Amino acid sequence: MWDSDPVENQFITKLGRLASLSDAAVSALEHATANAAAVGARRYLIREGDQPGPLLVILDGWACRYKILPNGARQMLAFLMPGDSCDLHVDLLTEMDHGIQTITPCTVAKIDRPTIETVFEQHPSVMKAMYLAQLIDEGTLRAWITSIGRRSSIERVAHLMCELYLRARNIGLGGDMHLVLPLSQIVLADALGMTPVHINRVLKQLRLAGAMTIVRGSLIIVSPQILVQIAGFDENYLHRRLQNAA
Amino acid sequence: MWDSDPVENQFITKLGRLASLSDAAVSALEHATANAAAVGARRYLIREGDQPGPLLVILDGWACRYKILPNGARQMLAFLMPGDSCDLHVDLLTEMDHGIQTITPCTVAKIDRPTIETVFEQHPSVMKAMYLAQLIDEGTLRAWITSIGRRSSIERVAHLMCELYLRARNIGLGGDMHLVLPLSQIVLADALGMTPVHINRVLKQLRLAGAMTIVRGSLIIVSPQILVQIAGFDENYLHRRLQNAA
DNA sequence: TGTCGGCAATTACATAAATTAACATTTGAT
DNA sequence: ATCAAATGTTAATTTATGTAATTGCCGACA
Repeated sequence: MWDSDPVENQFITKLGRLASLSDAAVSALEHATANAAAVGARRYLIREGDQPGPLLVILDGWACRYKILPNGARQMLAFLMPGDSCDLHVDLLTEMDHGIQTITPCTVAKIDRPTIETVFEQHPSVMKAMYLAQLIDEGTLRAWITSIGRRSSIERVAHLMCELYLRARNIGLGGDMHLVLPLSQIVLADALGMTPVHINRVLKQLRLAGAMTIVRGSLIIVSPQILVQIAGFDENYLHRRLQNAA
Repeated sequence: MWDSDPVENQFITKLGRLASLSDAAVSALEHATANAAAVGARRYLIREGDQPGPLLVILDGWACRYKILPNGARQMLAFLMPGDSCDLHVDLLTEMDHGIQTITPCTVAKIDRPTIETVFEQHPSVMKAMYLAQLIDEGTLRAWITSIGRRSSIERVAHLMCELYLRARNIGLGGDMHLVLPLSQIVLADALGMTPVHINRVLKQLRLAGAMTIVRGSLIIVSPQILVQIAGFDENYLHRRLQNAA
C-alpha cells in the first residue's frame, strides 16, 4: 500500500553480501542491469540451441532451470529467486534440452559477455562475488542430488521447503515463518523427482504432522521444530545459515 | 609389461585440452604438482571439518566425493578420475558431512592456495581452463540430478556407464568398448540412489539385454547401440562428446 | 593350506510410490 | 458473472524397489 521506495536491486545486494563492493563497482552493476525488462509468467528466457551468450539476472520474481528428457519428463535443476543470475554455460558435455523459464512475472536484466568481462576487469571484487555465488549454487546442486538420491519423499519435500524459506528470508522475501511460494504441485514434483499425486499426499502428511501447510500459494511453517526434524536438517547447518542471514 | 615412459600428467593434459597453455604455464603446473604422493585405496583425502585450503589433484586412480546423511546413508556426488581436481569450497550453505575419499590406490598432488593463485595470476590461460573444468563439473552435477530424478533405474545405470566410458576414453583409459571399472555394486548404488540388490538386478537385465556386462572389475560394452538406446543417451550429445574426445 | 572378510548373486517378502481415474476447487479469460 | 482450463484432492490398483536372509566365490593373509 505504501512501498514507494525505488525498487532495490537484489542482484547488487546479493553480491554485496559476498564481497565488499566499492561505490564504483555498485554503479557499474547498476548501469549493466539498467536495461531490465518485465517478462510475463511461463516465458522462456533461454531455450535449447540458444547461444551461450549473455548473463541473465533475475531482479524480481521466480524462474527455474530445467531439463526435458526424450520421453517428455521434466527435471527442475534450480529455482531462481530475485538476485540470482544464470547463463547457459558452454556445457561441453552436459545436457541437450535444457532451458530457463520464468515461473511468475519477472523483472530480468540481460548483460552481454563483453560488458560482464569489462566489469570483472575493472572491479575484481565483483568477479570474486560472482565466483562465490557460483560455488554456492554448486553446493545447492549437491544438496539436491543428496535429497533426491537418499532422502525419503517426506524428508525431501520438507528439506526443499527449509531451503526455499531460508533463501527467501535471506533476500528479505516473506515474513516470519511464512513465504509466498508460487510453485504448483506439478513444479514441486518435477523438482523432487516425484509425481504430483504423491507430492499431494506428502503435503497432506506434513499438514497433519503440524509441520507446515501451503495455503493459496503461501507456505506457512506451523512448527519449525517439527519441519526441521522431519527434513533431517542439520542443526549446525541451520544455525550457520541463520547467522549468515542476520 | 613395457610402459616405462615417464608417467603422463593427466591434469596438465586435461587443462591443455581446455585452453592452450604456454610452455611456461605447463612447467608452472608441473612444478606445482611435483609433490604428488601415493595414497592407498579407501583413504580419506578430505573430511568434514577440514579447512577449505588446498586444491587436490588426482594424477592417477579413482576417487569420489560423497556425503553422509544423519541416518548413515551415503550419496556419491562425483567420481574423480585421473586429471580431475577438487577442493572443499567455502560451502557457505551446503552440506555438512561431505568428504573425498580414494577408491583405488591413487597418486594425489596437493596445491596450496597461494601457489594456485600465483599460477592463476601469471598464467591466465590456466585460470580459464580451470574455470571451464568447473563448468563441466557443474554440468555433470545437473546430469546426475536429471538421472536420479527422472530416469528409470535401468536407464540410470546405463547412462552412468556411458558417462564413465566417455570420460575414461577421453583421458586414454580403457580400450575399445572396454574399461577397468573399480566400482563395487555398493558404490554404484550410492551413486545412483538405489540399493545394491537392485543394482544387481539391473546389471543382470543389462547383461541379458546384450548391452553390457561387468566382469571382474571391468566394464565390457557388448553393444553400444543397445546401451545407448536404453540409456536414452542423446545421439547429438554423444557425437559431440566423441568429437571432443578425438 | 586354511580361514576370514568382502563382494556378487539370488530369493521371498514388505512397502513406497506410480498409475489411473474420478471429482472438487481455484484461477483466469471473456 | 460465466465458463473453460488448470490445479488440487482422494481412492483403488499395480509396479518398482527396498529389506532381509542365504549362498558361493575369490583374494588377502596368517
